[in-house]
Amino acid sequence: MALEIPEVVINRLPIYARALAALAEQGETVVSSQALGQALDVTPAQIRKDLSYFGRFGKQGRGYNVPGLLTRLREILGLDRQWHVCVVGVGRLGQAIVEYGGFGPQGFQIVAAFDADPAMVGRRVGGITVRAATELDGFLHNNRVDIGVVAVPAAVAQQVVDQLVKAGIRAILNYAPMTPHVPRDISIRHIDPVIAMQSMTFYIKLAEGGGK
Amino acid sequence: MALEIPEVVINRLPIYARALAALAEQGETVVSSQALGQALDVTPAQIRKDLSYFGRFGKQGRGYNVPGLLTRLREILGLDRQWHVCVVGVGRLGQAIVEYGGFGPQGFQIVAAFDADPAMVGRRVGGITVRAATELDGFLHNNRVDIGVVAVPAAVAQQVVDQLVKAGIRAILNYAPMTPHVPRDISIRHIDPVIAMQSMTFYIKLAEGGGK
DNA sequence: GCCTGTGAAGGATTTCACAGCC
DNA sequence: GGCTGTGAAATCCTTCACAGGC
Repeated sequence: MALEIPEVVINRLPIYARALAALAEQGETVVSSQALGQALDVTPAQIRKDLSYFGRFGKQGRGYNVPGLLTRLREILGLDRQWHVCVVGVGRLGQAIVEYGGFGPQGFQIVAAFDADPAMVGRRVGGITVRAATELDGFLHNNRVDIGVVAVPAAVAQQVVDQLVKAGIRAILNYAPMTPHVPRDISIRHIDPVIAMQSMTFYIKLAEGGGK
Repeated sequence: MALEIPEVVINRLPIYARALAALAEQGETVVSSQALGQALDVTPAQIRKDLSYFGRFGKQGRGYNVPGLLTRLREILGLDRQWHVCVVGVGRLGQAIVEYGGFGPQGFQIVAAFDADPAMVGRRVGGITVRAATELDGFLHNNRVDIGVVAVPAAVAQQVVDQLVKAGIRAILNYAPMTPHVPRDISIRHIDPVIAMQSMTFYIKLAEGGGK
């Protein structure tokens, strides 16, 4: 039943949840699909349709109860629990990820970090001790880890992904500049600022006058 | 004419270009839509259709010339030139961005960085000197800057975006955890690992057995 | 009067399937 | 035989528009 919800819809829910959290912080108790849509540059109909996949959360004539809808969205997305994350690759990028303070408050706890470089192993980064890449399999089998963050060079990203998948990880956040293969039942998202910029340049060019 | 090309298509071109660059590096001179699709988990038909918006680059019976198609894609996307980027916000995240070595080799040159914190101003980060946020307008008017990278707290991201847009920036890479408003003729892409994780948790939950 | 929830319509994107060429 | 380029079909997603409830 929940299986036929379009992935685009799921991808928008965290955005809605974030906006609702901001409204809740400002003390707003009620919001219409119109108002929420205005804040997010999304049509009100889209918000209503998206939410309708999960139930009837609004009140005609009034709109949605802000804390109520926020709670429901967090339940739907599973944001009401703690998730265990491991980071593979503790180079410059991996270090920045481990030290970034934005995951913990959102329920994503970094429980381990791995690196193949012996010089990194044993160092403490952002409060955790870097483990050897060889310990990855063992760790994953002995500890619950929900999401693997891949921050290794492109050349070894596929083998790291394979290792994570084989160990039973169901979700991967990929920072490596390549597109790894994953089985269809594994979620993967890509964080790639260069790729993002490379599509914007097309439009800058276009605006500059189509040609050169 | 180029105006009706779907944005989804444009967003895929950098992925194709990256895969072609990898093939070229391995010395491959020819690739079929089938082989490229296999490497990228994309259907061959989609690749052919996407490319057909821009011309006829392949040869029946053989496929596409790897360096030739790569060159054409780079031209189409504007990756054959240098782009000037400025970074606003040089906190932890902004520093990591400025120090990240992955932009330069792809033609994205970071030409300036700004921060509102007087303690940051004047420091050198990744080879450039941090400027005061108050200098942003002046700098943008006296120098060509193509892309603005926003790495400030959510609370001030909208005003930074407004400032960039008013100064004539046409493309924004947003790292702030909120959705800023931009006029329709401005490109914006969001880099948000938390949001990415928050949609994957839905599917992890689902796989664990729907309920919980 | 205002706003939700939702079938139905419309639009966009993907996939099919095949003619044409190497 | 293999593969592209592409209309047509199929699918997916968004928007419309309105009945129904507050």
